[in-house]
Amino acid sequence: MTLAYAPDRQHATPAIADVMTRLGLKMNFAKDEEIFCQDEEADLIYLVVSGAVRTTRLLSDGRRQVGAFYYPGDLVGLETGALHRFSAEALSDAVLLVVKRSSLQAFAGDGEVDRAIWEATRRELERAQEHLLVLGRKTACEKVASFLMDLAERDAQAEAIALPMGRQDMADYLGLTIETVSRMLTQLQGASVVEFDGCRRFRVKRWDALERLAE
Amino acid sequence: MTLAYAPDRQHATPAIADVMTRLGLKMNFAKDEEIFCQDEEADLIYLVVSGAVRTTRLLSDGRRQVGAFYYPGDLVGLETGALHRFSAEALSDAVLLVVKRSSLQAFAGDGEVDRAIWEATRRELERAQEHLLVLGRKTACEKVASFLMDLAERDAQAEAIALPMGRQDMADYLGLTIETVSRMLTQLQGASVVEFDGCRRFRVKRWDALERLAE
DNA sequence: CCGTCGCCTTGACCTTCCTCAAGGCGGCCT
DNA sequence: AGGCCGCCTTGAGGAAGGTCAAGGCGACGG
Repeated sequence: MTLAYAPDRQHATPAIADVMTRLGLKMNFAKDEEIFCQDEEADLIYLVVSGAVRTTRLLSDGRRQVGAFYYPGDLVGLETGALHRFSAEALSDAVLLVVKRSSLQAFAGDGEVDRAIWEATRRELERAQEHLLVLGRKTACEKVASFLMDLAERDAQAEAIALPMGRQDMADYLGLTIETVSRMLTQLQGASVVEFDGCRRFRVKRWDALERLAE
Repeated sequence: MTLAYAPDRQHATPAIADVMTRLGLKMNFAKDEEIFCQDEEADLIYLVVSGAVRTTRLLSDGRRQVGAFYYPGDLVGLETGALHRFSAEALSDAVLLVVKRSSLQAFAGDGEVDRAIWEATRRELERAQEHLLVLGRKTACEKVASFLMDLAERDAQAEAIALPMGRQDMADYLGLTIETVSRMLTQLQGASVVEFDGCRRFRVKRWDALERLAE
């Protein structure tokens, strides 16, 4: 997977990527391995190099909310004050660069690093707010459609788009059950809006229809 | 209403409040008057002096999501890059102090103002993430209970707590309908968890039960 | 003091989504 | 290659919450 710079996304700016490459410790995580934990002290920042990451939050009875998914080039671990409010786990085997916040602070004089972190946090907030609208006011079908749209826009020119997460992760991201997600995917396929090739890979057949369904 | 400083809330730090008082323009808004608009350029920051504010986002067919409520001492207008992603309206007649972002930037050398804005944005993110969990994974009853809890914690020592918003605003904040909100309030009252004195004022009767219901 | 208007509550019914259960499909290991 | 296991899909039935409709209550103005 390439690490192309897409300024309108969560991507770290080159400044951060550069500093993290120099200062960062490269770490490997296995599928479903925990990267950091809810209520743990939050003094590390992570840059996804390969693989993908999800952040999750648990209710006492086991209900789970996925906060976001992160892909190569994304910064993880910003979503926080002193303590992490979410856990983070690897969606698949993943490589991350890890840096202490304080090390990055040492570059504070270099305003560019500061500004880059600020920008990333701001985008994180915007993403969360978009997510609020989806969770609060969209139907199951619209939720799934807008999820597929987001993924498809992420690499728009790609022929086939990979789903790096399983149905349970999608469901917990969208506030649905896996059965409902599955049914909606079947429905979207039946309407020839998307086409699946196996359960982890799809193509958008009718972009306009998908856009309309996503509201 | 007082403007007491509560550091664990959205409150502007004294530094910001001070600067805004010196530089800010005092503006009055009538109930339901628009403060800023979705997709409008976002170059102003607002400090609530009195009254209350809601931020909202509309879907094309009129469905509405309320992003957050803001009270005296809160900063509004941070939730954004170049353009506002939410509109903001006065919940009731309100007084706000308004400052240009660029004017605040002029105080950037004064790191304290910077840091205060950063802190406020960080808290805004945390609040949005808490909201995600509520919208995605809680039942109607839990949503309403946690909403009342939040309000009650905001002025914990108060005998009776005022609801500054109507049922429609609560519903659009929680991803419910007004009817469901109303039924859940009736239910919580029936269980002697809270007690309403009119529809805009309540007291918590059994704090532990409320906490448990809010999950 | 009475009437009107807006907001809130309540009830009956219906839709959407969840729950529970069974079966299919594909990947992986032996 | 065969079998096992995890994940996904599909179906039937049920529950939570939405919709539609009627009525109550309080604020405000005449």
